[in-house]
Amino acid sequence: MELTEASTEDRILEAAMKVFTRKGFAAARTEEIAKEAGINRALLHYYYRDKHTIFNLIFETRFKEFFKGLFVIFESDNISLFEKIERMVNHEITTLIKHPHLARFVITEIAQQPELLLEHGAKLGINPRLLISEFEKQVNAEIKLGTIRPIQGRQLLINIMSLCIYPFVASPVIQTMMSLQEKEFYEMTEQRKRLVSDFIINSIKK
Amino acid sequence: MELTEASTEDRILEAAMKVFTRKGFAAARTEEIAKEAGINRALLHYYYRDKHTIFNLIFETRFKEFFKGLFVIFESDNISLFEKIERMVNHEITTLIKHPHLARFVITEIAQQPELLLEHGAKLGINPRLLISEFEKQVNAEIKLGTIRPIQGRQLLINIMSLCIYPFVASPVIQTMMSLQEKEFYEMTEQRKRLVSDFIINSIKK
DNA sequence: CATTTGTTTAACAATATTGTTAATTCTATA
DNA sequence: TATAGAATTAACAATATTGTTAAACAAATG
Repeated sequence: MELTEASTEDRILEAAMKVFTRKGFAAARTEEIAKEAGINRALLHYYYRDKHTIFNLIFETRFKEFFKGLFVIFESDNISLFEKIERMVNHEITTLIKHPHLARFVITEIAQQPELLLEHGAKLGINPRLLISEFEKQVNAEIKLGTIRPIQGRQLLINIMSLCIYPFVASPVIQTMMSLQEKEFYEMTEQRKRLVSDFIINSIKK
Repeated sequence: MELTEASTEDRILEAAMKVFTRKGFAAARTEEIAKEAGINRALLHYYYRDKHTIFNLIFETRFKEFFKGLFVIFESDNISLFEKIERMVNHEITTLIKHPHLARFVITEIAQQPELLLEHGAKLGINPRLLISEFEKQVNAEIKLGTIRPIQGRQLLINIMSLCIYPFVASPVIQTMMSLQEKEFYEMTEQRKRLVSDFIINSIKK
């Protein structure tokens, strides 16, 4: 039984995904995308108007992957703070293991074209501020109960994200400095699913 | 008493510092650097051979700033682990408040040209692996003494770096999502000098 | 003040990158 | 199998970006 090979149109998208994600918009060359897809550069303009058109498709996909990861957790209501943190961490690290360049790509592109965040953010159908303030309420409630040490919700949130995301953003630096092969780096991040949860909970639990 | 205005040569470097740091090599335009320096683009080639020449000067400076921050702490021997962590965190966040784009610039450029890390790393005169293994020894000693919970030194190190560096790398995302003005973001990071130290130490202390 | 030296620019040249067109090949199907 | 339509390419055109040159200008120096 044969695998139906991907259409040219899709192969271009896949290739663009790879090249844009590892190089960013400015450094990506349409020539490289074409080569990666095994086609002529002209064909790329045949299916998609221009570089920007493809980039927007790619960015939209990546953008959703990245932020869905952040938000999917908040949706689940009636869950204890600790449980929520564990799920968040697990979900986030799992996503980033699958797409190791995702975070760096999204962040650096937004840094260069901040309007991307507002444009694509609107389509997301989610209000970050609302979610954040919900989270803050839950944190404050736990503090009042005396189950956790005092901390601002937003700072806790930043800590969680930092611990999950940074290792992937800085992976080229970390891998070199710690002499980690691809596989060792993977194992190290795999470990972090538990380690980071524990680290955070140990820190805030009274 | 007048301020001696900077020489053209220096103005070009300053301008290049700004433009390269916020855009990265690929997206930076020599035209923009020239404009920022208030000169003609040709003059930029008069003082510096080409775009790469200037970039290398800038990158070297930024690279040192970034890694010096990481290493300066390790040098201080005979200091308790907790003390060391506090100094590391304080030094790192202080540096990044001064140069908010530093980390993102260095990391993304290394991600695109990994050879930069080895080239410039050699000039640094420091052996990261040695420093890291020293740190691991100290962590293991504390674990054996029972003063801290068990954790791999390298994972602890990654946690420390993550908590310090990530907020700056992701600042455009964080600022927008949390609706923070420049000043509020600054205050938030300023708070983190203490908050992060405490967060880490609370987490590992038995 | 004539001359030399270094600074600056405008105009040009070269290269790199993107985008378009017209001709060719392939595929389905009448 | 002739043909319409889509897929593909080579060649070309346009644009963007970088790099060079020769000439103008300014400052120092004899």
